[in-house]
Amino acid sequence: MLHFGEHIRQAREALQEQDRTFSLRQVAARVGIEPAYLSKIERGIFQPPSEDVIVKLAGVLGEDKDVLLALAGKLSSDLQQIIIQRPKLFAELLRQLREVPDYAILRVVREVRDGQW
Amino acid sequence: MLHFGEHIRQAREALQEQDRTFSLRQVAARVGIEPAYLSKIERGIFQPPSEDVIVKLAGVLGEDKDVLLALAGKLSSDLQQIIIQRPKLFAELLRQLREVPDYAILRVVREVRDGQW
DNA sequence: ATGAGTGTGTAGTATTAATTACACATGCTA
DNA sequence: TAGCATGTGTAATTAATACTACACACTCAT
Repeated sequence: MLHFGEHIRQAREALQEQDRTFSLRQVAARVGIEPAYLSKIERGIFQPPSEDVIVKLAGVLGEDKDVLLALAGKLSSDLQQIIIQRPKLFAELLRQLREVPDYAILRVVREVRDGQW
Repeated sequence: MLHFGEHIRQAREALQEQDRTFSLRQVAARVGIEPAYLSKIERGIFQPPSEDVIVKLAGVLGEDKDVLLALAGKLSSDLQQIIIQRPKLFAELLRQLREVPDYAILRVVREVRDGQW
């Protein structure tokens, strides 16, 4: 798997091919960081940035923020809060789901969404 | 709800009544921190300590580490890793479970544990 | 009444995370 | 060919986080 910076660079360059405003400098400006900083992030010279910056990047690049945060080794603080509200419950659930295959978890997601409770 | 420090103090003092070795100083020694530091944590003068220290405290005091971390506003990094492995899947699941009552989540826990998959 | 153990005040430090500022060389484009 | 935009190198700074060190006053058992 690509590391965070490589992923950002690929996403940005893909967009840049269609729309010149996705230059490193302009994206950095929209996100509110220095171009030199983004440059080093994309090349993996610097650590991935803060959650806040990652979320803005996701917005600008049209990427999924949870996936981007995960590539950075981070977990969005709103998800953290959900667990922290009921730590015992969610800790047990998550440790249990650790080895459960995707399709089985998706089934739970659907059941909950369709409100069979 | 009590804040982190108050909770620690209550737990420690309860143990101290039965066993004098649960003095602030001795607990601090077992955990590997300075007594003055623990003192300030218990009184809420300092922020809750690092995850590492909280986990050791939980061990020494016989408390649930996830609950203690939650009181500190933190989420254990092993739980974070579980989510980060499959961010889209777990992000959706958690946001969906946000408003689901405890008993319904417990049902899922049991179903998974009993292996009806 | 002294020595060991108790909790706490003041002050300062170490480490890491997260970034900025500025200058430079290259390339497009009007 | 002048000007503007591009990406990048070097160096430094800011801002939290997570503590330590040491001294002091009090209590309690011997």
